[in-house]
Amino acid sequence: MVLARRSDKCEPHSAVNCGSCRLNTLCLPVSLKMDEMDQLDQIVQRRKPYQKDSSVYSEGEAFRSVFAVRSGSFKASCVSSSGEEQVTAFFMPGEVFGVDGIADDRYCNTLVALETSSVCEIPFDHFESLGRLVPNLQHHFIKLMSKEITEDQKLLILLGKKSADERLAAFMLSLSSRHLQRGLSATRFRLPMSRIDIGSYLGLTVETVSRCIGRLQKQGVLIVNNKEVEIPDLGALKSLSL
Amino acid sequence: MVLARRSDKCEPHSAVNCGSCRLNTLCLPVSLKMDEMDQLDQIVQRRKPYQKDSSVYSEGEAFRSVFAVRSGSFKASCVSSSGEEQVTAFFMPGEVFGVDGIADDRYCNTLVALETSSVCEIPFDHFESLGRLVPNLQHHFIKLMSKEITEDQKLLILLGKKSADERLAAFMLSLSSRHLQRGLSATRFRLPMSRIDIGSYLGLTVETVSRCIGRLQKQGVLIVNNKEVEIPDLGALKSLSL
DNA sequence: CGTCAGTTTGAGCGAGCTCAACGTGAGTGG
DNA sequence: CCACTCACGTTGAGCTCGCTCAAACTGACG
Repeated sequence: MVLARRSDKCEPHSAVNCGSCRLNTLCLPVSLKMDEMDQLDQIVQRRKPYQKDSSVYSEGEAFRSVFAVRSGSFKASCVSSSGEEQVTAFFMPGEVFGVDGIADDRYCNTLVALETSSVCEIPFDHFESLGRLVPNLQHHFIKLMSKEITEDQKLLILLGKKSADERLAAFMLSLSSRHLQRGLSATRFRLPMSRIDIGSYLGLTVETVSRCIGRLQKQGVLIVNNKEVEIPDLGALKSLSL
Repeated sequence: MVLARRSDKCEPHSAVNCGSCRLNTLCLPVSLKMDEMDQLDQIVQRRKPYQKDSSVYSEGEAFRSVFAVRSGSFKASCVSSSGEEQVTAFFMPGEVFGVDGIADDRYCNTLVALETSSVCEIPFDHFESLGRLVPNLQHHFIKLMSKEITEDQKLLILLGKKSADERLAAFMLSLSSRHLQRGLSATRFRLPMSRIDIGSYLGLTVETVSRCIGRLQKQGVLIVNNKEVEIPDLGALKSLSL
């Protein structure tokens, strides 16, 4: 299905509305009816892509919108009062970021594209009004926030209790399952982020990340070539992640 | 002001409705109008207190309600797949817990009273319908969830980047500011949780927690006697927490 | 072909863990 | 009222995992 372009997008064949978007079973439109999706479409702004290392918003900036990843990937990070960067999340297509900004009307993370990436911007005031009219949408948005909370809590356990190898194994599994959700291979994918970012996210140094990868590779549960990852035995990796 | 009792509560002089509750500037009713508060009151269930160590709900149980702490305190914890308990949060009066259950319709934490404590239970389906009628309420609920996300992220930085002493200092400061919010002393309070719980929450062993307390005490930024804490110099503690 | 950021590898060190012993205080039963 | 218990908390000694620092390697890009 080829649809007329409506804005300044660049991705060939990408959807111009939620109804035809490949990601609409993952993203905000989950379980919306056709007419409800159309209403959502009215307020969604499809923006031109972000280049690698460019930021969607910065920590402290006034909150205005939440964003859904259309293509590419992003990292969320904040700087601690002592000045070091902590990566708090990675976002892949179909996932939503920006909700951290709602609490006190300013974003508390900086969101940076890890590669050329595009998003759908959803101005929050419009979205909130629409939520009142479309209970389904409201409900799923709340679910989505709740999901972010449970994800963060998983990460808390990871950082609080697990060894470096376990952290890395869990990280790879998380990426794997998110690829699977999008209908891609769960056992072969590309890491869009640097080892530094992985380290920051997992509370480890770059060197440790590198050594862990080496160790897991020797154990035969991971084949890593630069940014390319293959998981020969998902079960083995799962048992390592505890 | 003494009001007639409506249910099986036990706390003397405690509020029987949101309008007269001391905590209504912290809790869900923030910025609701009188009539809106009354509507909220209709669905709030004030339950009899929980004894120390009794649980409000357990990990995996079907989600039904969110809860506001009326008095006492609670800890949230989950067990990792390897079987160890990780404490993910503490909840004090005026704070709301249970939102983690929304994501997949079951709670992913176990909530246990740290002392004799009481809650207001808010059945979620009623609450969600009410939210549609009272945009203020909806908005503040979403804010509250967003706040939980930002809190979790602070904890992530703590666990990912900070030393044991910094973690403990930050923990004490968090308790201090939450006391202050309730109009209590920011510099003298009681720890309702055990050292084991503190350790689990901060990703440290009991021994390390104990040694850190000792160290901070020697430095004169903390005076701890069993469960009683005094902070002689908030500024000094802040600079230690980085 | 040089440069430079990102990554890997090596060697040594130290913060926090483990294990073990001891102290403390709230409850319990004689 | 005291002795006993038992969970909780503190203290000490040694070890280990992951950090730090330093050097070599890789690959993308001018």
